[in-house]
Amino acid sequence: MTAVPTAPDVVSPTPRREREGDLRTAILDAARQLLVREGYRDLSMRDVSRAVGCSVSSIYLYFASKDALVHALMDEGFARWHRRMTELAAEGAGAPAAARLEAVCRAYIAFGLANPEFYEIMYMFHSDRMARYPKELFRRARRNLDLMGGIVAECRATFGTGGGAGDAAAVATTALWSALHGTVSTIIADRLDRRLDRDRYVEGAVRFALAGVLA
Amino acid sequence: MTAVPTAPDVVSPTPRREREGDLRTAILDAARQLLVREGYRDLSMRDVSRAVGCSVSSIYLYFASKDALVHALMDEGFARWHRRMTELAAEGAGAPAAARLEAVCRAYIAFGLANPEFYEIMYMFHSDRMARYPKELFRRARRNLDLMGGIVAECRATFGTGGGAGDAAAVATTALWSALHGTVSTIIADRLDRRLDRDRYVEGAVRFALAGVLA
Amino acid sequence: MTAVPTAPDVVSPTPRREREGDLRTAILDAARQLLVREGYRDLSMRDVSRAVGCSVSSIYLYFASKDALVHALMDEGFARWHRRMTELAAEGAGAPAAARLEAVCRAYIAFGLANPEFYEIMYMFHSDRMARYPKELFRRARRNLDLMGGIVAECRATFGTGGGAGDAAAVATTALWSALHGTVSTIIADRLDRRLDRDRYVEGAVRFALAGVLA
Amino acid sequence: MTAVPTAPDVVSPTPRREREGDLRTAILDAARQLLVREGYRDLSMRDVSRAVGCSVSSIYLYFASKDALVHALMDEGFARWHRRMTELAAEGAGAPAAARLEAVCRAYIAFGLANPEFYEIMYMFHSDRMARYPKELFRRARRNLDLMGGIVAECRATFGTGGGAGDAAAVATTALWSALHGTVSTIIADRLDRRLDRDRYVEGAVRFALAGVLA
DNA sequence: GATGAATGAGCGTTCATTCAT
DNA sequence: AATGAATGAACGCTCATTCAT
Repeated sequence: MTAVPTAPDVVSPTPRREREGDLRTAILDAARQLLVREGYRDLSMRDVSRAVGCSVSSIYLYFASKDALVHALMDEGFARWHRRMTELAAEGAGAPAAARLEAVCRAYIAFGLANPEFYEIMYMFHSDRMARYPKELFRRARRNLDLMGGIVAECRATFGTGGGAGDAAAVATTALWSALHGTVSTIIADRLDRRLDRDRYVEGAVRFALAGVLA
Repeated sequence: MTAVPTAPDVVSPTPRREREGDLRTAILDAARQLLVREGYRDLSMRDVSRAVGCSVSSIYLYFASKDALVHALMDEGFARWHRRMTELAAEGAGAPAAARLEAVCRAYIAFGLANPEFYEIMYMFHSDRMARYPKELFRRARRNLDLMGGIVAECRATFGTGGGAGDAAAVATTALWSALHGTVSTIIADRLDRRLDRDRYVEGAVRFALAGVLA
Repeated sequence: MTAVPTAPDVVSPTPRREREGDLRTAILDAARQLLVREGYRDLSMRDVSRAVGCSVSSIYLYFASKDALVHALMDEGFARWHRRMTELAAEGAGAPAAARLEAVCRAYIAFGLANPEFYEIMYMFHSDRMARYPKELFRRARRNLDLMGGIVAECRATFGTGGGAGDAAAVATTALWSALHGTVSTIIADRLDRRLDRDRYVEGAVRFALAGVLA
Repeated sequence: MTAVPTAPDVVSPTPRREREGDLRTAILDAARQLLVREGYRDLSMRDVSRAVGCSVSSIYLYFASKDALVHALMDEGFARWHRRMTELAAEGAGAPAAARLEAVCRAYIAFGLANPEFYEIMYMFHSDRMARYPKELFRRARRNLDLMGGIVAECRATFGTGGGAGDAAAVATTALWSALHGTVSTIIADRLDRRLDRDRYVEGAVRFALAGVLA
């Protein structure tokens, strides 16, 4: 024991804070914020309920399990990124492929950095460490990648790099995504050399990626 | 996410007395395998002891804490990669910078794929989810990156891309590393599209990376 | 010192469902008995849960920590003694100071012997072996002592022993309390010479104490 | 984990500090100091061995168990106090009984305050909380009390208080000892009101005790 | 729709003790 | 005489989950 800043002696009931909107949404919001702060394992249902101001068991009214809650969060993340890509496509309609590709690259990194909580659960979890991730969600993730693949293919067609084996475009797309992912995850995981300016680094990474695709 | 029921006994409990070699090594081996399968938070000292076939408290004979055990693992990983880079430097002495760069890129990916346990420990952990990683280890990690940076600088000098701001070379190096890291982590995290051939993808990623540096 | 094999099941596990009344009270009851039998350090939450017939985690539903549980016990003890003193004051209203002092002395010893569990918790713990005892409780303990001090002062005034330094009354009160405490703790700790009759000893101690105050 | 001041990563062998004299004594010395700092339960063989600079198992060469070690400490304590009383008897030879009684009272309190570690293990342990305390030791403790009893009897004879039942002297002696014990243990357990001066309190307690005996 | 009470399994860690050398 | 390696049991505490109301 030995003189420790004592915690409150009594286990007092959490003062049910007033909550706006429906509970399901409030839970998702709280969980999202906590998830990035704590990581999957350190996120506890207790924490979520405390943040929301409801009982722990109420969470189970909306989500069958902690895993299900996290899956819902991933789902939301993929949907958001999909929405962003759709916007992008609308904005860039008519522009040259290379310009659209650059826009997508920038947007991808920006999305990741602006939503680290989503990014981490979308892309940085070990897939075999989660309970069977619903197929449907995987399909949604892949759909996003395919959108990017379309632009890459256009670029390659434009620049005459279209040759090579049948899956050359797919390989290029995945290589591009990997590079972007490497960039985002390096920053999010806080592994970027402190001596480097973040914006300059992002700029460099984008140019690096574009060069890779167009080579 | 709560140990999805995969093959449950890849690390089967060594039956107590049949353990060859010293316990410390056995612990490190078991911990390394478990760490990558379970992640930091899900790795438990009990799991390790079970896998090794010793008591929990025996682990504390060799490692002061769970953190210390993981740090030892990271340490070993960085040392291995450093050794590999040193070999590479010896082999490539006299060769043109571009060739040496390509060799390093291939070696990096190969190392990651051959030692996924180490790789994940070294590069895929959230640094802030772990106790302060000892400075000395950070230095060792940076030293490895700097070796890569030297070659990048040579390449840029050779190809006349040496201009730009003072940290242009550092940015390029980090961008390169991020791309390689993205490639390795995509495969390790099992997020590579199954329709893609892994070797072709790696080949593409290497070319992609080189193009980025030399552009 | 490692649970010397006495009768092992004085606190026999209440068979789960037969527990009468609320769990919080049951926990306090069990803890009180165990605490005096085992001492603070040897009291374990597991022991308590076993004695109560509930799970360990259930205890944490009512008490935030082991310290909190012990504090609640102390609190209860001081409150009980305070109640007793208040009764005493009511009963003795109008009686001469010396008579009231004697009554308090007898009551103190009687309280200690009748509630050894409480007594030990209240007065025989090493305060620095416990987490900071909440100030409020300390105040309550002091308040009890001050009640005794009031009567001592009256006695001294009556008998003309009121001289001496400003804190003479406080010193006398504490000396009195120490003597009473020594008496109670000697018996409770089972250190009273077996050849002595307990009641005669208590009688002697009371006269001893009164003589000390009135001298 | 979350950013904690990391303990050393490696379990380094304790640098076997040079030790003077024989190991048994060194162990006793270390244990005595630690015992009062930590209390019985928090005293660990590991701690002792570390303080002494020997291996844990070496302690078992000299003491069969942790209990045996503590018993040896108690033994030493009673012997010391016995020695002190013998000295006192020699010094006071020929002096009046009351003077010798006062000297013993003062010496008792002084001994307790000067050797809190001994005092606590001698008198403040719960006897049923220790493994069977060797009878021989109990006899030694009683012998000390009897020495005090002799002086009390002389006093009572001198002052004509010798009447009463056959065990009146024994009762008086125990009451006296209880009062002294109450005084010492109050101070040692750090329960003395901070507003009181310690020396004045001790003085008051001594006078209180003498008055009790002589009444 | 929402809750409070309850639980079993598990966590990282410490400890007294044993035993072969 | 002394040690290092090893262990089983225990500790305080947290967690996801269930269920009666």
